[in-house]
Amino acid sequence: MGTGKEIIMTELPNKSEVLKLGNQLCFPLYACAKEVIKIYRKPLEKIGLTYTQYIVMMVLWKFGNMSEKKLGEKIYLDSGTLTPVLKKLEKSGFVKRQRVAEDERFVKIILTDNGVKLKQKALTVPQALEGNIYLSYDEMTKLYDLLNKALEGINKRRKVNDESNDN
Amino acid sequence: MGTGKEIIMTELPNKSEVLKLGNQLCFPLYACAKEVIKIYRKPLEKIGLTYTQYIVMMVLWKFGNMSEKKLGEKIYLDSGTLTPVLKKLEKSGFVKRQRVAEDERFVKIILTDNGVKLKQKALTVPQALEGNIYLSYDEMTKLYDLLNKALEGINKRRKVNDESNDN
DNA sequence: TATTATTAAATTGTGTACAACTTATTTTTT
DNA sequence: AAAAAATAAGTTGTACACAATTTAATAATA
Repeated sequence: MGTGKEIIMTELPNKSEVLKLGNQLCFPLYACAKEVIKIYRKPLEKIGLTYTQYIVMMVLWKFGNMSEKKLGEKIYLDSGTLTPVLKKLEKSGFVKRQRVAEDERFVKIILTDNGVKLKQKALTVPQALEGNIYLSYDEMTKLYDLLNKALEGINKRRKVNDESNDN
Repeated sequence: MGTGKEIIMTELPNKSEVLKLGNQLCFPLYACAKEVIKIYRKPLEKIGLTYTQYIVMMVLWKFGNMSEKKLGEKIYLDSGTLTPVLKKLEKSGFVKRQRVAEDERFVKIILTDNGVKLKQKALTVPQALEGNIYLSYDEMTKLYDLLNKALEGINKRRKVNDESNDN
């Protein structure tokens, strides 16, 4: 919590130690995520996006149009959060929301021309990180891998058929 | 986003590469923090806390009573978020909020007897992580260190006189 | 085929999270 | 000491985040 950064182990950790460390991990994870989002806020505001909207747009730019359901699986958000976010993106003119004819339960999220164009403008957003990241490239890579491994673990039971069936 | 986990570098990364990786880092950080908080939700509910309230209580248990200001610095929250959280903790009977006589601007947050007792009950909370963490102890340590280093970097300009002057 | 179960979105209610602003109190300047 | 600046909480408004429920459509089954 805040300080007490050094952890030194000379013996094999038992289950209790592991859980304790896991618990200690929660705070910097929570705080770090929050602070990074804060860094992004201003540059994103300039191009008319919130952080969550930015995440949505990044997925659409990378993987193309998809259903709200699929989108939610990719970014770990349920319809309770996603529906209002998508409605705002629609109001901003970056996406269209369209019921799927073959199965009216699904809503397909479609990038508009403006939504596609926004990708270029968004290229400048990561510059906000400059002067705020004090990790080396190797450290960033390591952090990236560890976070993804942790995420994978959390989703062991959550079957996300990742690339397949593009609803 | 979601996949594309492998990053392989054979040459020295330029600034653009670093920013790009930094940007890629944002999503797993955001998603991982969210998922971990989700894991904690149920066990915390049993002892009558939300995640943010748990963070507050952990700081108070570890460092003792302190002003709202000090608390906010430690957990990266401003009064806009913290004041309502603390009012709820007060209503739940875990803390008292008391103006400081010497400087009426400050509010001191004080653990009640029930607030102190809650620490014992909270010991079972980390067990929620069992079966959800798929990182080795070494990996967790590494992740912990990297997150704290990143946090330190973000706060280079944010002077938190961490342990000192206990307001 | 009629009934039941499942599913994707949408809705509702609670709880953060934060920028911008207000209020009350203390410090600093003049 | 009076005026101005600074500071800690509190307030307001917007935007998630999520559990629980509802609605509408499709699939499964008796």
